[in-house]
Amino acid sequence: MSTIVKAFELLDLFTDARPSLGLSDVQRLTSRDKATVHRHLVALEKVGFLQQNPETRAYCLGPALTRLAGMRARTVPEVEMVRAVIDALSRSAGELVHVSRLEGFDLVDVYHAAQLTHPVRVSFDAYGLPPLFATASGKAFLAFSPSAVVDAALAEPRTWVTPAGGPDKAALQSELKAIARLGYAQNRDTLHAGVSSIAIPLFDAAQSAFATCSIAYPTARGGELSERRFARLLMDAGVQISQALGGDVPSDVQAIWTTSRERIAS
Amino acid sequence: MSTIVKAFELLDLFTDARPSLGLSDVQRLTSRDKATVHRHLVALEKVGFLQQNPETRAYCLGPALTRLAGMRARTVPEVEMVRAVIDALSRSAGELVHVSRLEGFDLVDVYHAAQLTHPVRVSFDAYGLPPLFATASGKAFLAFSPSAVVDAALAEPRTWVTPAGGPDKAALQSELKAIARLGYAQNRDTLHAGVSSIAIPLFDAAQSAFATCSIAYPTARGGELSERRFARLLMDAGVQISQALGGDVPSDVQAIWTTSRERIAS
DNA sequence: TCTATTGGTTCAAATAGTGAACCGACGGCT
DNA sequence: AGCCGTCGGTTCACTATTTGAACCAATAGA
Repeated sequence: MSTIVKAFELLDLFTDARPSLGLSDVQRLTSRDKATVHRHLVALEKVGFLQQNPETRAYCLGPALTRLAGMRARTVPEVEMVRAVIDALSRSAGELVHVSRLEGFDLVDVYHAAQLTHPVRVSFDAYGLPPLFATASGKAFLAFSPSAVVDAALAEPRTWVTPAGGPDKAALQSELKAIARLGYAQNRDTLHAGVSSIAIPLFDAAQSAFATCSIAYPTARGGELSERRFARLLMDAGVQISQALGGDVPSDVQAIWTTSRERIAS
Repeated sequence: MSTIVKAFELLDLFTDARPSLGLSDVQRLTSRDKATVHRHLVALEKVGFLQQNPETRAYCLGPALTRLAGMRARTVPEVEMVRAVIDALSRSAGELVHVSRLEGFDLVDVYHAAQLTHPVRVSFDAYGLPPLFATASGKAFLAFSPSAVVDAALAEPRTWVTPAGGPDKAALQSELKAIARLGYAQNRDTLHAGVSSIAIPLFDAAQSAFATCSIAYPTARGGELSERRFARLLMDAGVQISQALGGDVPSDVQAIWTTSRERIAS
């Protein structure tokens, strides 16, 4: 194993639970030799990835991380940030995966990845944006937003007619509650006949929902099993994507996702 | 030199000017062997410090940086404490704001926040730390430190040549006196042409200066009015930040800041 | 005082890093 | 076609860096 990877593993030891670690702590956690650990720590401190408290001699994450993350936020386009994980997600699911972010009251495409494995695929039309309450992504977003946002979205003068007619406020409210409990939203033939999708919200640094990730698939290829799998894949990736975009998933949502995944797995 | 340092030096090549680099680019910039560079890049990608675009095969800064920086912001107590107030300060000023603390005779970055509101921004280079007498922060620190500290700092064998030449002890002494009267320090194109900054000292529990807070901005965007505003913003935040770091501003300094703010307001 | 921690250092032995040469692919030019 | 330069990436013998048992000095508790 390269020493780079070994050194990086040390950084991963610094978590919310234990933000600062002494030499012996790290030695125990890695079960590597103390001398090795020490040199790694010193090197990491030298490059600013760690910083040592001169009094306690304990190490914690260093300023270079803040600096480089800022550089990344400025220079790496959003698309690049999500591309890798979305591509992987699309490969696992074998279906179309989108990431969209909220602009005004629209969810606009940031990146999407499709697989060619199936002859029948859901194709993506970037135009004619439907209102938030008509898509799985929109509902996933609304379900994890403050009620003021939901009210504002419903007050939007956009007209849209789904096969089931316009939005029914009461029904929508209860659906959003259900989504918030479940951790993900689902649409089945709601917007276009034959097309279904499952979506989760993504969260920014302020832990507010600001974007969504969804898997779209032909309803015919859905079925209980596939849909549970898609939901699990999305909730697996949710934290990763949010973090790649510089955000953070609130712990209560993480808890919902964890229990939801377990329920699916069983 | 340890391979850890070598590898992490690669990360520093990714700047605003060139956010993504190919293997050959990195090879040229480092003048290391291509095989070495390649293995380093692959290792860094493996741990998420870089990510590679599968089409162009170019590398850019990776998601692990964002993740770890978030962890640092949450868990490193010092950072957590100043983060909120610095973010607000950066938003009000619309410029880069740093908090640095003294380590030995260097001011090292604790936290910094930049705004994206201006296309031209002062970007921050954490390495190649200049000596105390060359920066606004350093002068703010020295001006509020006992003369013994000033003498020790000047006795440091560090050489540094500003556009104006090396330090002139007599001139520096009188400048520090002026800063102590004014409450804040200012640099205009001293260290880098086109870059100015304004700084105040921060005080620890013993009411000694131990850190600094500064606003850096393109000189072109300075001007009498902006600079007065920046100084006022800093002096407004000075007590708050010192207290957030567990310190306390001496009452005489508080008095200086109060009168200085009033003079600016009028 | 004795013992068990802590962070940190030393040096021979072993492992991991190095780099010149090489590969296939791509793109521009004649 | 054919040639040339450059691209990203790989190979493998050589060697320098990393490794870890043993060792310090300092601190804390029994």
